[in-house]
Amino acid sequence: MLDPKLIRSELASVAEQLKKRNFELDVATLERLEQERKACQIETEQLQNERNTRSKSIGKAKAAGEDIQPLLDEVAGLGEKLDAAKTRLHEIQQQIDAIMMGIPNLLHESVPVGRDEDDNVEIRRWGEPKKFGFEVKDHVDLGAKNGWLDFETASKLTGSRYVVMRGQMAKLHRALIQFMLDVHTNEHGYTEVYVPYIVNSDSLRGTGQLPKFEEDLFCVDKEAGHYLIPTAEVPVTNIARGEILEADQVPMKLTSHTPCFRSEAGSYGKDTRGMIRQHQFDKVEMVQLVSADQAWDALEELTAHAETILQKLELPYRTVVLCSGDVGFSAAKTYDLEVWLPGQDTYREISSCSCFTDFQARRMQARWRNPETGKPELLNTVNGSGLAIGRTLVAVLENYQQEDGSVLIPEVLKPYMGGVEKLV
RNA sequence: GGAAGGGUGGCUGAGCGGUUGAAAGCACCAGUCUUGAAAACUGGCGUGGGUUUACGCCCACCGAGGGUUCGAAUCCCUCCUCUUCCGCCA
Repeated sequence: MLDPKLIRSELASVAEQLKKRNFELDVATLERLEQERKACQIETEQLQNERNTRSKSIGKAKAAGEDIQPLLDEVAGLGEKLDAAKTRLHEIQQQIDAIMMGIPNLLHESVPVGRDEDDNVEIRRWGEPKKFGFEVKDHVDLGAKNGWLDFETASKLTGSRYVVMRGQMAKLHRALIQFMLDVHTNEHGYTEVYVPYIVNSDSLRGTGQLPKFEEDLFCVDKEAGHYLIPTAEVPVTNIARGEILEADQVPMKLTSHTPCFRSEAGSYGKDTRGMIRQHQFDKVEMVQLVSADQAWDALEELTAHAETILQKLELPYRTVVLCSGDVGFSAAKTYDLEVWLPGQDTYREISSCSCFTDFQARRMQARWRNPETGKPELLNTVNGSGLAIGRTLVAVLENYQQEDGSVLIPEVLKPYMGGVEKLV
């Protein structure tokens, strides 16, 4: 959520900035509602003040043993007026809130202006796509061997867009998770957390998935408002919801491995082959809760942490800054890391690192106490995948494939594979 | 799943339906004292919102949401949550 004060005082400028992300802010409606709100709120508070004052005097009179009936007669009708005003104020406020909750974050000035993903800008590239002296296979063909990746069985068990992994492939998948968590905790200063995979709607509102993007989620209990997490970002970031962190806890750097569940509504026909787009996938996530002046450095740092994983795995990738039309709802700036997939002869997203400024924190009321002022201030939130496990597995298979269909194990993963050097 | 008891400011912890945003203690900040520190003493010290150039004034908040009342932290209802005991169980 944006700062309501900013919306009031800089409405035109905010609307102008939002145009960059193809978002039309209904300025006229907001202005009208804001005017009504102001008038109504003043009226309501005046009535409340009157009621409080009179009630107090009734209390005094009663304590003094006076007859309070005349005073009671005076307040007759006040309650009704107050109730009416309150109801109206509440309605107006709800309309404003509904609009406010649907407004995306403001973009950082460095975000390039563009329409869609085609206008994203590559800012750096690491590693050289390997030249294979044979016809490369994609991960689906490679995974067919030994039932390593079994999509047919998964669709029997559940449906499309799920996978069963077997034997060394399942182990490699687990090795990637262990490896990434170890790097982030041992070398990057993150604290590992284990979190629930089901969250309530308050948490989803906090990070911005609700109310706008409910169709992307799996709901497990409509009545309780419980959903499967689409990313660890939701439970991990919401750890700070409603909290005031002490200065020595900031920045708070957390990492977590979780499965992620996405309904992928509206992506029919997209990436239907293989593991690129699944309803369930695993991810190691990094989250940083920082002060406002640390936010942009934190985004660079966290992005570098994700890149480190790719470098250690020796997977070629490029870093892309998303253009204004492609940045997600809650983010102010996003870097995507795209890994080279020989099977597709292209770079594919494997990590997304974003700075949300105070957008999520305001929704969550996640704050820290600034010792300089002694006052609570909104945190800034930064997060990114470090990395998506399924896609990393795909990248390892395709990049490390041999002509005979076997797959070499990247050097850094060997300790996690119990001495196995090659999947055969 | 059954039974009982709790949820109050950064923490601990009082609170009869009425001048209680809320005692007290701790912590914290400032000052006095001291060579310095500690102790002691004095004062300050919640959050959100509205309004104002500003000083300030006003409103809301005692787990959440309803209700009763002129007036609710205090009474009633629903829900959430925590603790303890019993049962069941990976």
